[in-house]
Amino acid sequence: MDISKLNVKKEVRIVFMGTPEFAVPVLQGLIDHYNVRAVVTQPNKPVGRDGKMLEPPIKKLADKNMIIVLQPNKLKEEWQNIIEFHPTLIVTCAYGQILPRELLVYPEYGCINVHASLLPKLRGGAPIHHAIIDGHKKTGITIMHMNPKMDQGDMIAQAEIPIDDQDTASTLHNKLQILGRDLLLEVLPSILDGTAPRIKQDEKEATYGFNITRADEKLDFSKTVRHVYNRVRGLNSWPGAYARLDGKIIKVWECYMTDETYPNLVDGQITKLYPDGIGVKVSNGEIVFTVVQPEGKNKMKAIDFINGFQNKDSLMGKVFNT
RNA sequence: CGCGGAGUGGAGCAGUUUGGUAGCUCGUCGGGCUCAUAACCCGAAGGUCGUUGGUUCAAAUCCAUCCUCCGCAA
Repeated sequence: MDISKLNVKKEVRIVFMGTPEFAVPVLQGLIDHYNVRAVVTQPNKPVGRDGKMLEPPIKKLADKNMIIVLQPNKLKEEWQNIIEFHPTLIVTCAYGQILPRELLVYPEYGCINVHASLLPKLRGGAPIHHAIIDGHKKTGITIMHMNPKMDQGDMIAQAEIPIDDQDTASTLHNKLQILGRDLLLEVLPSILDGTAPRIKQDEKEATYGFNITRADEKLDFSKTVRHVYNRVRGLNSWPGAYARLDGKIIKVWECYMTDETYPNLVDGQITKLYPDGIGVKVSNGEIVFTVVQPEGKNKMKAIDFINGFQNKDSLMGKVFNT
């Protein structure tokens, strides 16, 4: 820690806005090095079957550090409460609401966002999932100025990481949240002293990765093995990809590809039972499910799923569909 | 009171409708066969059937209660 940073800590009043687990290391990094005056996060929401009210992870971290937390239902109507903290910098990371113009123009150093993709690729709410589902070989973090349009502001800095073939949305998420924290802390000094660049996004290159819908979770066995494989790992460990067997939902949590081909079988048909899983015919090959979850049940190894059948041969010939 | 599924040896399940000796596929341990194996053969250990109460000569099974887990919907 050098003296210049200590000076910075005195003069910057940061309001942080974020909600999910992804934003936690980012906020922690800010707390460690800067003066975070207030934290804004989404209201507690009823979750699950019991409708329990759950606090966003960011609220827990803020509480632990005794930082004031605001949870406006509609930022559009309650932005004044944030102005009262007189932020000189607003940092957002996966907050979940659009910032009204009044907030965007208020802070002296602006409103900057930590986004989990290499913009202009994968704008939107689920860039990590889509990076894997779409088969990208790399992704990263973009630190950017915010404007009224989602993820379209001028860029300040980027850091990229390769997407490993074994990566899941979960492992990639964990890598990116650390990368996001580190890149933010790295570029903040330049933002505060005015030397940070403003790079326009190339609209022609823009792609989107919107929030995952139910339709995104379906496995399509008429696509390629690579497509199916990417979808399974791109939706692990949340919310999970699924297919149906005998009309019942089976989530597929883990799988691998083989070199086998079965030109005479129907897409989605069970090819054979492996010692570690269930082989399924896909348009141009075969996928072996190794970890599955039938509806109403817990996640289990595919081999356990098979063992539950009194007559394993009855599985042969069955077809996974959607 | 949103809809639904489920709690049975270490794992996944059957058995519950029609109460009457705890079963299947695996795993584990021991032994055998084999150059060898995720193969095969023989044997063994391991379960107060989620909780509490009720009905009954008798409850995994019927009734009530509570707890826990999960899929869907929001």
